[in-house]
Amino acid sequence: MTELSKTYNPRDTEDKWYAYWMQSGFFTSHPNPDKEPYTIVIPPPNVTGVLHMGHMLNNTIQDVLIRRARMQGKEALWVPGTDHASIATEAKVVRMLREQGIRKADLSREDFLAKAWEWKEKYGGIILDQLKKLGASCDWSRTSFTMDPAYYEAVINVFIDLYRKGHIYRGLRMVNWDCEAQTTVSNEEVLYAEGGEKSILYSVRYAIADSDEFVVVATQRPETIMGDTAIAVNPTDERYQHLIGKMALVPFINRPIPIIADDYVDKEFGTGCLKVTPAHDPNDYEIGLRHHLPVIDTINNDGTLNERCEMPEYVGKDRFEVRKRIIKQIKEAGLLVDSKDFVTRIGRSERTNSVIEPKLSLQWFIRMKEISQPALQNVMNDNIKFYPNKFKNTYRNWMENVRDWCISRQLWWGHRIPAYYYGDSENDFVVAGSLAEAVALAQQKSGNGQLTETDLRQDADVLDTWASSWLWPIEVFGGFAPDHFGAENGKINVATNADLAYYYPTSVLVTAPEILFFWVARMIIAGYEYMGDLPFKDVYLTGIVRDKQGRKMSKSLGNSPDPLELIEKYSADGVRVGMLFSSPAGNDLPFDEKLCEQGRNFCNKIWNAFRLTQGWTVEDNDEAAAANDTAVRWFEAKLGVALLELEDHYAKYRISDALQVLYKLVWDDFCSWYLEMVKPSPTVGESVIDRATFEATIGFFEELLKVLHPFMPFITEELWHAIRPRAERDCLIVAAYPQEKKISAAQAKTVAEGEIAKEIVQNIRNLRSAKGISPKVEWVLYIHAASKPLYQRFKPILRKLANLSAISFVSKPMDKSLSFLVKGDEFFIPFKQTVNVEEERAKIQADLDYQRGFLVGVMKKLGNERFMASAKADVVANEKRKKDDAEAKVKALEKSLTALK
RNA sequence: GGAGGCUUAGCUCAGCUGGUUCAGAGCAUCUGCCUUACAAGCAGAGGGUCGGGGGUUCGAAUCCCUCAGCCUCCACCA
Repeated sequence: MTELSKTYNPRDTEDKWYAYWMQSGFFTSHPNPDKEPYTIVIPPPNVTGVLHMGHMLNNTIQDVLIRRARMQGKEALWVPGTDHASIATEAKVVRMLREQGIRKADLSREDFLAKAWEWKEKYGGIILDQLKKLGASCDWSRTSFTMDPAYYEAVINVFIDLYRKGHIYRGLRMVNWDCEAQTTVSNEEVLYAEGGEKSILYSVRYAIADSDEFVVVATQRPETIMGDTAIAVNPTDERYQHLIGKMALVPFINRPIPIIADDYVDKEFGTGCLKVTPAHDPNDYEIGLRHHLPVIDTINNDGTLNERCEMPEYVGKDRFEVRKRIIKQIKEAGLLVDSKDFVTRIGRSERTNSVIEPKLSLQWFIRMKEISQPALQNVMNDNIKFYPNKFKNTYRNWMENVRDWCISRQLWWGHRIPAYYYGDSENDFVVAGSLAEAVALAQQKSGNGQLTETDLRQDADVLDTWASSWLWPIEVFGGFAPDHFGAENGKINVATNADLAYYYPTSVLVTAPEILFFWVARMIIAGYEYMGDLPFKDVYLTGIVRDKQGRKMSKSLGNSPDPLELIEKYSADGVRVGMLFSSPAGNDLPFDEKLCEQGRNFCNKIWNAFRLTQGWTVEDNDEAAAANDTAVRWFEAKLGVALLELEDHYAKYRISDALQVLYKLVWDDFCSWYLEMVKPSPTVGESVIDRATFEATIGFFEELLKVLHPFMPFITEELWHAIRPRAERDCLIVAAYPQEKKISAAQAKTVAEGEIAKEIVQNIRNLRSAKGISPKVEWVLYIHAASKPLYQRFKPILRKLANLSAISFVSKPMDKSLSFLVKGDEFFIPFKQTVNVEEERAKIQADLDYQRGFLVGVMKKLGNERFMASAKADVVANEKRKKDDAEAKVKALEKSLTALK
């Protein structure tokens, strides 16, 4: 063997093994009736996205789960892909075009889409290549995209199906309008500045018709005055009782509007009079519906005022421009009563940062109440489990108050709504899968047999991105292909799709809680609607990756490290381990590069343990084997215990805890204890180890590599091949995962004995440290114990680890020595240097005091009738054991104290 | 306004139905070590009245009430 570097070098290893795995087809999966499927569909990142820390965390967890399942002999499939992300992608393409001096408005829809596709082909999916660096073992041959032709068709077919079932309707709704992007944006895409934004609250006087009276209303948006169709007051407001039913006049245009009473009005706010502008405020719209008010829409899609404002000088002017001018005009007319600074929440578009206008428009909606029922029930009854469970409540709260889902977006990049208009009336449309079909339907609906293709206009809008990604767990398996999609009953014909029948429902979904509603809930809804079954059994919700100051990592803050640089610096395995060190499910992950450093150090630790074993010369030696036997059996038991803990953590998706178990098992139990127990003494010349111990050690190492592999795929695969010659396809990635076994009584005893041995060693090391004696100085240990076998068994280990030249038993306590107590047995080390008697006595006295106090507490409990009566038997038995232990210790300490006199 | 959650060592967090050394882990800190696998390391040590107060109980970090602080989601503030 050539000289091994002192540290693990990931550079060559990572690319080498990733390529080998790919080439060997270890990532690909096909339905296999002999194996249990284990399926994960990736939460598809935006096709334009680049890898950020959230992806790292998320995908590392998925890779851990999928690699473990694969090793457990399951048919493991991790389906990768990307989301077309209509808003984000369109915004990016628009910006790119603008940089080239091209305006979207100057392009036809077809030309724009051509550019968008071109861009997608060139830059899209970079993120998937980045995932490979992380080690993600996805079946890349199944990479899906939400706008693949078949997927596109699936989305359209589902729209048609839902429409025909009556779940989709077209309705007038107040939507968030982005005047700059000229699109509606969902509530989720509207951002509010922290602490609100500064604005001015104007108090404006409205005259009362046919009287000298007037009312004063408070408004932040005087530019909407011309759209007012009422003034509302609280019905219980005594100040305005006499005005209810009268007419007020809109300033300047003098349109009479009624003064109405509505509970919505807050008497305390402003003047208690609310101007009602149904076209430009959601609450006003609601009031308008209640009072049958007309709706006067005075603002164009681009944010300028239109002729309905009845003030020609403002037509075509931007709303903010108008605000300034009309306030001036109001002031000049003496109608301004007051204006004061006011902090309010102003919504801004996530994409363009322009102020969102509430706007009435005809949109497409999915009626949610009915189709979401199974999704609610099956989470509440735990058919689908959330990890952590606390999100169940949040989910219920949302689902019980679910609102209809506005699925139309005024964009081009996406799935175009398959509705065709043939007339000017609101109802002159049909929904169809093709233009030809639309013509036929339109002829039928209109009764006009002369209608042709050129008479039809397809809806210009596309669907909300989530209205495609909610089909992800079904459509990545081609679930909605026309021949599998039974339109009659709306359920998919599983029998004709082997993939779907085998892989669906998937095993677990790993995603961020932020999209619990947008995506997770809707996938569940679609799952029950189309498969009649849940899309996944478990939902693991990760935390949000934050920086050290607790801020969310974001591109705009620039506080997110570049994951690829981290990988470069700390290795993929190091970063994976670092990410998982501190990320319990559902808890935020306060990210610190130190964690990656720790991950890297862990790699080195493993690497060096390997180096140690490589330096050994193996020879047959029964005597040495016998001496090492205790150590081997101890670690074997320890490994068994750890495997049980590991499985328990996995079962509960406590991935961090699972990693912690392995970290400690490897670093402490294997390296610090086991290897130190068995490693040849540092004598001159070769390090010779007996064959039995060597084989056992390599065997342990292999077991450790297996359980570590899901977390650290690269270094473990490298060592798997370095530690023993392997056949061509004998790779760790497909090696059989260790099966956890029950711990036998003998093993439990061995572990307990090991703890005692460790305690003895630690006591001795502590004494050396306290006395300033080098570990190199050999000591002699005398043991005063009732039972000797344990110490006989551990003799070689104790000698080696505590550097003892001899161990003997004595029949009575020794004086003039250092002493300590473990489980009631006494240990003595003759110490030539003057022992500070006072110091020793004080130490023993302190220990004695503690033990006596402890004993008093235990006795109190045991003497308490009510405790004895109500406590469980094992608790009582335990207390008795504690009493015996403490009594023995007290006795021994008392003796030592006397001996010191 | 509605819902949910959190508060345990300097930091990040475990602590399952109240009762084994239950007051823990990792990191950080301190002390001593270039010991032949590893200084990206080894050995050892210190550190918390479990947010405050009250209650239930033989017994509370754990259950209940209350106060304070923090966080998330939903709705929404003319």
